[in-house]
Amino acid sequence: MSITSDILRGHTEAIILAHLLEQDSYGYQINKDIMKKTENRCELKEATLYSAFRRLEQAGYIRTYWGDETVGARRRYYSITEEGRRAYQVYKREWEEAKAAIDKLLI
Amino acid sequence: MSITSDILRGHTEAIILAHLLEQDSYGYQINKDIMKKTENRCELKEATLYSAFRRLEQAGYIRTYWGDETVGARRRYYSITEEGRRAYQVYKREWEEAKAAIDKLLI
DNA sequence: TATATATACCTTGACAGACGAGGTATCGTG
DNA sequence: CACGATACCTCGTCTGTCAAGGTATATATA
Repeated sequence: MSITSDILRGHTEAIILAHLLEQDSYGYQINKDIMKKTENRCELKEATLYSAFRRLEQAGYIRTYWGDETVGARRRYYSITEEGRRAYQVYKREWEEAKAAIDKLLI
Repeated sequence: MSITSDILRGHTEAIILAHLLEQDSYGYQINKDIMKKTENRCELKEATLYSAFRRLEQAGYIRTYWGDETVGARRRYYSITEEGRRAYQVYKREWEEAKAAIDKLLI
């Protein structure tokens, strides 16, 4: 069973930031990683991913640069900023709170 | 800190059904209960609540009837159906899976 | 050589759920 | 009689998701 987008909604940015905390990465790879980590239960669709990248960049939470691949398709890498790290901590705490609240409500 | 609507999004129906599992209730009361249970962290706005009621009723998960209050404002009560109980179990399992998945993704 | 698949990026427009802002009516209290 | 609490409701807007479409490169296969 896969997780519906409405449940995932609101967590995309946190999920992306979490990945970039570990290491710089690029869209296609991030997408793959998410599916792998969750055994194909979560899939952020490409369009969703890219619109999240735009928001994160506009907010100053990530920076981007082009990879220097000499072969294969070019890659646009993303790296998390200091502001992004702080934002992640907020996202993370929000998630913990939401989790506790929903757990209380769903008996 | 209150929980953003995007995080709650997708759980409204499950939260309502969970309440109706305990006992029949009406909009205003359900709203109050949710805030109380979560120490004012979650608040489903009225418009949100009522649109969720419509969806749940259309899906056959709840039934409604008017209370027989002789004093005070009339109340529209909601009760969960058998189908609603089954749907709740699905929502609940989805939540458990989503929780596990997001916990894996947010380090 | 042609074609398919995987990698890698991107945009547009539509959809659906949340909610702000507005409305109605009843009752108790100062 | 004004006001706050209780109780219901609708309309229109906003925002994140995603289906559907596009581009280009490299490799394997027929």
